Amino acid sequence: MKTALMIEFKLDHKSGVPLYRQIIDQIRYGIASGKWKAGEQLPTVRALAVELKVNLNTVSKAYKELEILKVLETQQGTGTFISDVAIEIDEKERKGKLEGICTEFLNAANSYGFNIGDILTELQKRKKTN
Amino acid sequence: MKTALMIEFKLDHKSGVPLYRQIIDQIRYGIASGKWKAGEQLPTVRALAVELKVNLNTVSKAYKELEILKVLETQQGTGTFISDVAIEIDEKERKGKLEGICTEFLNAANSYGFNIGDILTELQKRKKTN
DNA sequence: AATATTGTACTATTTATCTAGTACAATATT
DNA sequence: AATATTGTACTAGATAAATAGTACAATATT
Repeated sequence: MKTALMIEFKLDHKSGVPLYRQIIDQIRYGIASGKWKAGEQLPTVRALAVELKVNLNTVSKAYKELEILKVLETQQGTGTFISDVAIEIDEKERKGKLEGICTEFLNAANSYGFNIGDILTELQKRKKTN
Repeated sequence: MKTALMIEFKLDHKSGVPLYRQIIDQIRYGIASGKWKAGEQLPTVRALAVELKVNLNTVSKAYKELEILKVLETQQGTGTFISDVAIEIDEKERKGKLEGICTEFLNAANSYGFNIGDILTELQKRKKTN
């Protein structure tokens, strides 16, 4: 059995962002940034729950949502692992997700009176400064 | 007294999006699209509540949030009106809002493993097809 | 001044969300 | 086979959000 990854993030109980969502986002970011590799085992729900001082179901909820997203794979009695397809997500699904969040974003921006030109200008500014 | 605007939208009770927020978004969109002009009066909270079959406080809540955003102006006993500054929002505030929603969006996209280049590619595709 | 019309305030109820507690089921280890 | 370890299921409690009910206050109209 491979050793579980060390979790390096912390939870902000005052942010208003649900704890399980903070866990999800930070795992996703860890994968996206290349810090975590396919096949590596995550801490058990109990271990991470203790480390983060939350209920094991809170961790379990995060893991389950990530499993639905094909980011993690779980096996009862064995553990939870970074999915093989987590890094190179199926291109269709990835494209669909990108389209989805863009649509949602554009609708929100539209309700504030911003059009796609405004958005592009702002984002291109950021690309330069990154 | 000017006649109140006719409200042409409908609410979706099944969408999960709060009713007061649907009202807010559709008013914003009506202004952004130029359909509604500065100084025009909106329906009274009671009239719109009846039309949309919701409580008057639900409409009031939407109007109040839009007043905080300087989109609407209300006067007790008189009515609620499209603000003079609703159309040409103060450029600083507009810029700040744009930056804010872009930041929020990029953070969310980042947690899904998308970088700013992915986003720009997708959005530029949309600009062409619009 | 009286009345009607407008938005406001306060409370209550319903609904959804989030987290936790506890018992269970599946797999691995001994 | 027995035990430990892992994830799961179900329930409960607490909190927040959303909507509604009702009474009030300010302005306009007559």
